[in-house]
Amino acid sequence: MSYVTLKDIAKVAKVSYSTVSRALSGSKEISEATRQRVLNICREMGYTTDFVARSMVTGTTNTIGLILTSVNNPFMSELANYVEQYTRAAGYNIILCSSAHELEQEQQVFQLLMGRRADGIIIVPASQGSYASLETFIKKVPTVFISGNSRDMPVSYVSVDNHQGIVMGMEYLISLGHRDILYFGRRPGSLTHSVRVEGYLASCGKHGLNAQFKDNTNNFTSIHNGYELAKELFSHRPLPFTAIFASSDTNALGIIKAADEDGIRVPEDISILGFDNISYADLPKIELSTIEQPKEMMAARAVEELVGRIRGKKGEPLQLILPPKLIKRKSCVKAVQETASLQS
Amino acid sequence: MSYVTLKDIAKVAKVSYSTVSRALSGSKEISEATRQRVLNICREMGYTTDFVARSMVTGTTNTIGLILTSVNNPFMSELANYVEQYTRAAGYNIILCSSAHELEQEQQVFQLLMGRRADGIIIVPASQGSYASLETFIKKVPTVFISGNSRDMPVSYVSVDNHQGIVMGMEYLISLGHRDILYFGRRPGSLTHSVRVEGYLASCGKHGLNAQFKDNTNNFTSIHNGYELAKELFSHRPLPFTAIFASSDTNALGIIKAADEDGIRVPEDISILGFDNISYADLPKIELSTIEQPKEMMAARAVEELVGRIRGKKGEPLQLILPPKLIKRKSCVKAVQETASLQS
DNA sequence: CTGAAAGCGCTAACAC
DNA sequence: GTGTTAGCGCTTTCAG
Repeated sequence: MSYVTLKDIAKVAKVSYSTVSRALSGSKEISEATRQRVLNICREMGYTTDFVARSMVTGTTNTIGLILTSVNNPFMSELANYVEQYTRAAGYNIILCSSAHELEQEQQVFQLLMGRRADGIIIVPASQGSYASLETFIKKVPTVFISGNSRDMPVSYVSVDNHQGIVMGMEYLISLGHRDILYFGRRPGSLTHSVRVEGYLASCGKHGLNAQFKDNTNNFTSIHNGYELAKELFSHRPLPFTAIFASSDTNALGIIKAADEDGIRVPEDISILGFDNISYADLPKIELSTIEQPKEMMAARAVEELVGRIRGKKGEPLQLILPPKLIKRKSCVKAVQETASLQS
Repeated sequence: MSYVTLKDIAKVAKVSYSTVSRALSGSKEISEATRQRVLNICREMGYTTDFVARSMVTGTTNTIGLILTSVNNPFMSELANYVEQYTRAAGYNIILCSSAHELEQEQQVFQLLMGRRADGIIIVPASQGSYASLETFIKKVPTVFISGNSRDMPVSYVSVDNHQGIVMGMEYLISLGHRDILYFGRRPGSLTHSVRVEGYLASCGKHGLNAQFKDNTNNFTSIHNGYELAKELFSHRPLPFTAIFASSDTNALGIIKAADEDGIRVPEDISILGFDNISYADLPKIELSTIEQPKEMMAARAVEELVGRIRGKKGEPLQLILPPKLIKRKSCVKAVQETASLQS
């Protein structure tokens, strides 16, 4: 049950254990003959390097902590998938943690990760307060934020241009003839979402549209809560809008489900535009039009920056805001005139 | 940048560092006064326990390795989510790895996890050969398999009754009047899948049905490969079946997409039954009928067994085969007589 | 090219 | 109650 150590094999090979260490590490200060002999014995005895012990002396663990607000959410798990890929390519393993959107748990897992001597941390912040709450820790270990929430903070982050994404979506909806567009899922406490709301308001202002909101009182987003919110929304007829801009694809999916149940046809009766472009959006019969967050690029750049910092890169933090992209599928169509006029 | 150690705070507190260790560990052999004093200093100086160092002496890491065949697959990520939840509840962190369905990579990550001194490993095997390939390692670290593939092997595993699941699905389809049922996605090399095929064949035999197959030549399953396979299948008309039993929900989703494109209506023209009950299956407009694998229960029992072994539990390995469940949604309906008779 | 020895930060057994 | 000390398995000088 217990592992074979350097000493064990040194004994068998009749060399000192520093020699064994050299054989293993590919050092040049050793003859090819002894190296082969030692390596063979290692194989025979089933030796595996004890990374815990190595970490003690090298002071590095080749481990990156990934803190998500939730693991059980398509956007997060897609992001996690990309982060895992890129970190692995760079020679790191991931320890996966969740903050459950709670500042306190976030702080706790951050400390845990520090205790485990993670070489660096990638974090999707739990809320607006995350930076302040973690500030002292962030100074001790390279950290990069994903997904905004860090305006004016001296940390590296990569996010998508949320303002621009919403404006893009609004322009599209407006070009389709919609003038009564409801913003679905406004969520106080999240910087990401306040930026999106700003974009919405700006578009409304520019085009002389009335702003309409359906607020999300939870501090997370899911199909289920989108569904429940939508049920409430649909209980008042006639509907005073021809299109819904959902603040996340999961919410959009919930809306579609509620609409199905309530006999509202998408897109014939109302158009729905999402945000995120999770893989669900591309499913047959769903075909959700949406604003894409470039998840792979976000993961790639975040990992690149983090690894750079770990390896000693100095200088200004990377503060990268990536452009979003409009993905046209089938959930948005030209506004139906009669519905629109219903409430004018 | 470097961390505060026990010694550092011992110096400040003017005590020996074993006293500090005692204060931290909640030992009783210390006066309340010094404990408080020490704890305060720890807080002020921002001390975090070095788990790497602790692991060196305790020989335990509170880490569990999770090896999946792929992270980018709904079934796997749902499973991962549950495993993460249950391990966290038991006080362990997860290191997430992928075998990419390759025996060689599987062996590699298994060894890596051993090197990191994971206290235990939960693995979804890459293929039939996994057990044999890992046998020597498995003796060194507590391991539990998820998702079959381990018949007659002296390892703990928890899986679903695949044979029973298929029989259940077939009975349902047959009760709906289908007699021409194609099994979609047969995949050689996977034990799970050969058990399912056995179930299919048994049902066909019992009811005097002709077996029809569409083989999956890849060693993985995805929406995309389901789609491509289905496109081939649909290129020969008329369709010699009224229902398709897909070996996975992802494949079923691909079939639906292809059907959509080719003007085949689901369920009016053909019924589709999936396997797994991934969360996608429950989406509005998709409403895929399927056989559920009890993922949460599988995760829970696997974690329970693993933690038991880690804590020294002896005795026979747990070999648990959970019952599947038929989930009726909207993708299967009564067979249309004319279509069925077309090829009789 | 190889061996001896120090020490990473901590826990735990042993003294006092 | 508190201090001293011996490792845990490894890497890395420093000698030879």
